[in-house]
Amino acid sequence: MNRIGVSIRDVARETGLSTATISRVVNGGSKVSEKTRQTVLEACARLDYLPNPAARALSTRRSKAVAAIIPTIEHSVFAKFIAAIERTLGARGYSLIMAISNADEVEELAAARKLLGMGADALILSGLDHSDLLLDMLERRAVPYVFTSAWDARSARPTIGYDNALLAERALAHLAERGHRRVAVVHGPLAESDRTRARRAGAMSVGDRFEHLAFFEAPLDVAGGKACVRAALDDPREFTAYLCSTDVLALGAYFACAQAGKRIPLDVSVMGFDNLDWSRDIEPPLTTIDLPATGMGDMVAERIVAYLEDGVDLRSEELPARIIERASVADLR
Amino acid sequence: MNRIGVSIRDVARETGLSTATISRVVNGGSKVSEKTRQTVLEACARLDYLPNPAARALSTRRSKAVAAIIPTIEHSVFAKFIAAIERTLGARGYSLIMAISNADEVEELAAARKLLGMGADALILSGLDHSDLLLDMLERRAVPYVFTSAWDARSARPTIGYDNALLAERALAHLAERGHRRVAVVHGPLAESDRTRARRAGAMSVGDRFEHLAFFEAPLDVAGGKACVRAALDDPREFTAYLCSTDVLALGAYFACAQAGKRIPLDVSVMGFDNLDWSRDIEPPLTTIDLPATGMGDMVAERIVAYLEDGVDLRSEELPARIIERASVADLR
DNA sequence: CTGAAAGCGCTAACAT
DNA sequence: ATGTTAGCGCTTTCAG
Repeated sequence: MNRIGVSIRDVARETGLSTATISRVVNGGSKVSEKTRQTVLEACARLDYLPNPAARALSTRRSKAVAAIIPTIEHSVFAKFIAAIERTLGARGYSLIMAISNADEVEELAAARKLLGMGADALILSGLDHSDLLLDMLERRAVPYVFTSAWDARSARPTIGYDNALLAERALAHLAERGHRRVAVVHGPLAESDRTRARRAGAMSVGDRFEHLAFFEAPLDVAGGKACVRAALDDPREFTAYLCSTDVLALGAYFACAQAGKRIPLDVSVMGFDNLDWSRDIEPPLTTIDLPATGMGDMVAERIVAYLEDGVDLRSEELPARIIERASVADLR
Repeated sequence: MNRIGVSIRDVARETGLSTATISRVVNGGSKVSEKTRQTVLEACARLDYLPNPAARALSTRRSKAVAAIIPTIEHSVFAKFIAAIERTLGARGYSLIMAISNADEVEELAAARKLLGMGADALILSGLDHSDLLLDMLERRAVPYVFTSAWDARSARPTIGYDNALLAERALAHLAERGHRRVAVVHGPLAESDRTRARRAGAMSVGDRFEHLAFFEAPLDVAGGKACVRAALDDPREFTAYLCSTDVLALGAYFACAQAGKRIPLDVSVMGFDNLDWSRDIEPPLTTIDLPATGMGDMVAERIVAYLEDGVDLRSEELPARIIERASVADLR
């Protein structure tokens, strides 16, 4: 019974029909005369009947819930991603069960266990690197899943996202083309994110285009970026540009510059990654890379539902991300 | 059956015990000899048995999932709130099902329907104002629920949060005490949030302490705050302080001032609401009101679980919120 | 301490 | 087009 105690049987009794017929109409059923359909719908409304999801799930082996595990929700990009997933899933009649892993493989595994234990029909994971136990579990239980926020053509697993290494490479190229020869890359904790590692690796691969290409690891927040850049501002290598692997870090860079009396982009250039809402509104507007957080969420949700409903194979997909040129990078040529 | 097809019956067969006994040990059961308990646990591990949540829910009428509907996840305060709920719920063996209402009563109602239709055991709502249909539904279905982000001693319903009106009043008092006589209150869309309305009402109630107390409504983002304050900067009333109902708006105010060449706090003072992470790191550090987003999430989750597990009545609770004095407000005395 | 058995509410063959 | 019926996997009396 549902909370107010009305079950499909009550509706059947009320209408003088069988439970099977009720079930048919409630499920957008086929093969029901328009007349009975109306009768049933009316009775459902009158009795305020709500199908019991557990019973339905038990019978169909489908919960219509998909689970997502993200490293954090307190970062705009993930918040947008999750919001998009929720919205698209909802439009398809699915719900989202969410868990936060704090970028920790062990927590991620525990979360996956819990979510699957809640009956999730599929799993959305962030990034490419996951504990073997998790991967084993997914295989053994044959759970549909997709990796996100990254794209790897060579992966045998479905990855929907962008090529972090390539993007970092492009960002650096953007700087190089504008005459920057000494640049500092400021990024978050490498241990916590394969996407950060990929960006760093991508940046490193084009190191030969620069006189100096330095890497700094900072806590992934405004304070982290600020402290890191403030220190780097005194570096004898005299960087002309700071590539921040996240807009939040870039905001920290802005405040570090303000404090040190350095003008952007006159004295130093700053470039971000994410294209957060405010990046266009700060002074000067930030040149950054637009990551398709919302589009990615929509696509992931769509693909998972397509798989669940129609068996459409889950496969990798690269999403477009492009540089948004604004005023924070000087042209030194 | 769960995904890999092992059910409680398989474990029973494997151990030569009955399903009842398996159920007992799996559920931290009582009345099982230590020996059988071990046998069972072993068999469970060996077979990789995971209880089917739907079957369990059908039998117990409990899903161990609680639902939360928030207006947006793309605002730090809500992100923190949700993160805390998820964490605390998880620690108690519960899961979070989330939906986003976009601050729309109709969407909220639809979301509630969906989440309850997914079998949520309880509902967490944001704010005090909700559609009558929603309220009716909660009553009729006897769904446990709590309103959050606000606290209202007079409400008959459980509200866990803070007194938004009082907080705005205090913020204004803070400004008044420092000699500000002409202040502008910049807030988000009134139509979307009863908390915004409460803050405005609270501010209005102490209008007589000021020579000018003006109210401006802006879109709730950096761009909104920036545009609004930029215009207000030219107001003939020459406000000496801007009280922003959100730190995000305050950040916009900072950029508006930067653009207009106004120095904070020398030329104008700015005060926020939220105490977001970066408010301490911006230049100058922002005076704001610390809202207990995380503590609120923890408490809400705890209380709901306490109700679900032990029947502890849900009741209202006021959480402490205090002014964080930093450098963005000048003392004019 | 353990087992048998009756559901929980719904869906999906299979009949009619 | 509609009805009958057998489960789905688990919990929970009630016996023993």
